[in-house]
Amino acid sequence: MESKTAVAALAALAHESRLAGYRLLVQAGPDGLSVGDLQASTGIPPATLTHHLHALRRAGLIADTRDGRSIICRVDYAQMNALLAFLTENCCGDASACAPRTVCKPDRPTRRNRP
Amino acid sequence: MESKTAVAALAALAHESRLAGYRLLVQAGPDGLSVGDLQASTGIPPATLTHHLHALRRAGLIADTRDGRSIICRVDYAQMNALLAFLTENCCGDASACAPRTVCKPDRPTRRNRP
DNA sequence: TCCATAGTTCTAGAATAATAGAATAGATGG
DNA sequence: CCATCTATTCTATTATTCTAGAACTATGGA
Repeated sequence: MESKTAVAALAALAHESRLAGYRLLVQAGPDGLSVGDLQASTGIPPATLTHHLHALRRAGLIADTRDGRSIICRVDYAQMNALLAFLTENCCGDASACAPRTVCKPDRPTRRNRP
Repeated sequence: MESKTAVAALAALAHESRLAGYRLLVQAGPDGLSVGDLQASTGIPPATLTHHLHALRRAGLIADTRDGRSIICRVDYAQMNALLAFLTENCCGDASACAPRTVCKPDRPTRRNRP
């Protein structure tokens, strides 16, 4: 991962609302959540939520697909792992002693929720 | 870890200069680096570097101790691990399947560099 | 076609963060 | 105790991000 990508990802996460939304998506797993679900969970006004989701998208942390009237957001787990790996890269001068390479390898989305 | 602590830590890392400095410290391990070392590596003017280091300190990501005229900065590995754990907490709805609890357990600082 | 639902874009004022020069403080050696 | 080295604080300017109302677009059902 490039430094600029990591900065963008960290900046995207460095906000109470966005971090909360991202964590909900991480916990939701590969099926993701709709924008409406996120709005219901967080109580953020639609325009503000869109603004925040856009920041997460630009950073490559989440991706979304339309499902009828809803838009389903999902975490990009590869990007999540890459970010964690970047932070801990060569930790203590010896990569093998510290951080693992992969944190999460989620299953495919269920058929119901696949794009 | 509390959400506000995580946001503060992420915000502190969400900057090219600070991220670079933090990663240098992560790789330096428990012995840390002096402010002067960091300045030499990054080329950032002193006042600006202090400003950035202060952000990392406030966020609890690094701590420092004076050693003669120098100030030695070290990563707080517990905080680093807590942040990574917070991001991946209950990942995919099942903590045990995904993220590990601890990433790095560094040795104590060498005697030479201990406070 | 008409309506309700789900999200986005536009906009602009308010708040926060970044940058770095100059002055300052703290430690050590001569 | 003075010069020097190391780093911080003060300050002001510039730049970026946040917030959310209002208007708009897209989808699907009646």
